Amino acid sequence: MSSTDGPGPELGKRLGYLLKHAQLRMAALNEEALAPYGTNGRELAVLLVLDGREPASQQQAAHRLGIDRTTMVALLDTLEGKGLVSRHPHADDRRRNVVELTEAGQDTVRRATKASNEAERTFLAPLSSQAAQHLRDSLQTIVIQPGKP
Amino acid sequence: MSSTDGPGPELGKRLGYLLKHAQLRMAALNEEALAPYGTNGRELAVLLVLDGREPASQQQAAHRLGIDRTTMVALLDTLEGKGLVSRHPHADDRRRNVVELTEAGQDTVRRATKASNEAERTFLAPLSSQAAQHLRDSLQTIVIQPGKP
DNA sequence: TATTGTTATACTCTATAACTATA
DNA sequence: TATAGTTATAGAGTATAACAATA
Repeated sequence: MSSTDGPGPELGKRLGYLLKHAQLRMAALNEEALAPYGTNGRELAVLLVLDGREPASQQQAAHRLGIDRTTMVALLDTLEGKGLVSRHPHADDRRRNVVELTEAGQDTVRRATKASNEAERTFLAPLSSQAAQHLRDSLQTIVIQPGKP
Repeated sequence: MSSTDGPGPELGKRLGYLLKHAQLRMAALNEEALAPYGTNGRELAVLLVLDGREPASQQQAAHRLGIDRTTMVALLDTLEGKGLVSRHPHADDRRRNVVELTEAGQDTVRRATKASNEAERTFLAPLSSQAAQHLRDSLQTIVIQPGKP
């Protein structure tokens, strides 16, 4: 169309712009892929953080996810309402809630992860498989150890 | 520390998680780098979209940036209040506002871009320069042509 | 006193709907 | 009628402060 399309040569090279819009696109693809399972990327993240590890308290789960414990409350309210997670008081410390996946939760994780893998494939489609792997690796390198020695 | 740190082996490989947290980190670094110039990454994006091209209407600028025209209003209110952009009615179509960088705006773009470049260098520090270039290229490939043929 | 979960509240970013002035 | 800018409003997503129960 016209010359007013796109971010232009300056902005289109800023990492801030690229990361934001890449994230928006991935989130939209996940949203679409996970809708049939009644969930979304944010909830899947919570389920994944609880999956395959020793049961966690709400605060531990929030910390793993990098969100505040007050934010976790509403997230778990929703997931518990859907029957995907269970909360019950810790035996030794009754201030804590032990949070676990239910069987339905484990099933949802399995199927939603598959759907999300497909969304990731769509996202990465414009890249060679080598470039896609490099992108994954580089993001992991940057995100997993954020400068804290 | 304890085994409750980090996203865990499942979540830590999801592109959604990696992109979101990479974006958060880049945004935080930009925030820090641009604060001395009284601006931030969001405002710099607007300035960059107006810089070095023919003057645009608010709607054109919003479109280039991928945001709604109603969102652009408050953004430009702030930038105009800081004296970085000017608005004046288009000669031929008085419904439109022609938006341009002021001299102060151009100066801010120059200096803020330098500071943001430094923030990008910090962000990319854990990568080899080759890997950093690949990351840039791949993100650009994915973001710039989002599947619309 | 300190910590866990919770609630109330607020702030940021964004969009949709409706208004106005122009076309 | 249609479009550009504006305003009012609402909905995510997030955090901070304060409270109850428990340690």
